Amino acid sequence: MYALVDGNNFYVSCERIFRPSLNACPVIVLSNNDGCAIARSNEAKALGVAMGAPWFKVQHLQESAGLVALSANFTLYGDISQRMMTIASGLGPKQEIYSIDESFVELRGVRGNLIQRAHTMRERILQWIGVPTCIGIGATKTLAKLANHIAKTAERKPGLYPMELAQVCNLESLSASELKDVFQRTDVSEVWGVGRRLNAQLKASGIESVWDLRESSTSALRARFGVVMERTIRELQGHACIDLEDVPAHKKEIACTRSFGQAVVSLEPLVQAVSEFASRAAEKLRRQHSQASQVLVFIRTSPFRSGPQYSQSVTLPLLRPSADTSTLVQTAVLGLRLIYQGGFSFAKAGVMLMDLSDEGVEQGELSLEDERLEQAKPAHCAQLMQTLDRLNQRYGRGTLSVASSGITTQHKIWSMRQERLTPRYTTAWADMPIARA
DNA sequence: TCTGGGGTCCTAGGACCC
DNA sequence: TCTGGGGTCCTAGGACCC
Repeated sequence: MYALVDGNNFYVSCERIFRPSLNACPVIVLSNNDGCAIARSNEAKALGVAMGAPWFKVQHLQESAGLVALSANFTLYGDISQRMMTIASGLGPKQEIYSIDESFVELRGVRGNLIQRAHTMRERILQWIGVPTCIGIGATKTLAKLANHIAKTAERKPGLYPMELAQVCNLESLSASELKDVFQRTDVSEVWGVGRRLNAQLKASGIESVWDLRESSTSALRARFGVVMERTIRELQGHACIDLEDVPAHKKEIACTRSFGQAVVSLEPLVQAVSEFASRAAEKLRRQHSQASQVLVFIRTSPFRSGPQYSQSVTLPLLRPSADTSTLVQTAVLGLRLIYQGGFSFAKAGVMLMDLSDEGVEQGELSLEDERLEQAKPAHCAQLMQTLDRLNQRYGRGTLSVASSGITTQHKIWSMRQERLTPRYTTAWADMPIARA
């Protein structure tokens, strides 16, 4: 048995803690550069503001409907999330923090009335933190997610589900006929793992509701859609196939990417941006005590704008795994120089660290020549990085950074090895649509 | 004028090997 | 002219999540 505890309209709820006057207003929180809506209050949803809606398309609702738009404050949301998660963990023996606003809690061995306990937990989070939540309970994680959706929707759209399922919904407490009724009223697209594409294909095969999917032939759907779909159906039937991950796994890749507030038309600001991205990614890398073996850098124009399009990336292998900011920044900037072409208006860039391994794990032998170059590197690099992280943590991001243009030992290594720095692979595409929920 | 920023997993197909 | 079969590894691309 699992519970899913989920903050309602999380970013909006966080903002409302400090601005209670926003409580009955339609409110949205906007992404970086105030680009698009990434959280919506129920009132904003009722106005028809879609998830990911570009601000300039819904801006008119400011005047006509009193829509309030706020710039995101991710540091604040992260802090509130931590407090919420700590309280939610009291619901059962194990917790998996699934996203900034959701956690699964295993309920094995929990005695008493689960619905009552869940209601108590909701009230506690509301009182202590100020964030409204909904809790779904089911035999599997997929069912707990679904129960959570029902708990939210019963509250937001009265009449669709029995009112007693609002805020807390335990599917295990329903009779077979009640369960069938609830599943028949729920669109198949609400199932965890059914996205836009699968939804369309399922609908085309006559599978409309959660009930339809649950009653489908597992083998036939596996043959057509693969093993992920099979797991989803089994989970809907109450057979747990997806375990709780209470120990967060190390990231397998670490990225830092941004859209620019204004189009960038020259190399220099891109160098600045890419240096910053690589440096932030390096901090994340060290936080999980990993090293990267490859650095990917990409730049692209905006697919939403007319005019010449350009999108290019390059992946550069490192001499050996590294978590050193100067190494990573210089490699990223080198990659940028390899793929940069003038004459375009760039809208976005990013750096990804890939092929990660645990800190301190040596991989393979270096050639004599490489060994000689490696020895030129100062031994205090790791210490330097620790100090860098501590200072930035204490005095704020960007207090201290590594200049990408400085001539350092590592830079000399790259220069000497330039002829061996051919990009291993590059990808290019044109007019790729932005994936959106 | 203005359209987010992260991640994961699975599969197909090519390269290569014996 | 005839040209196997099976295994592994790697990568790109598609689909999903919040």
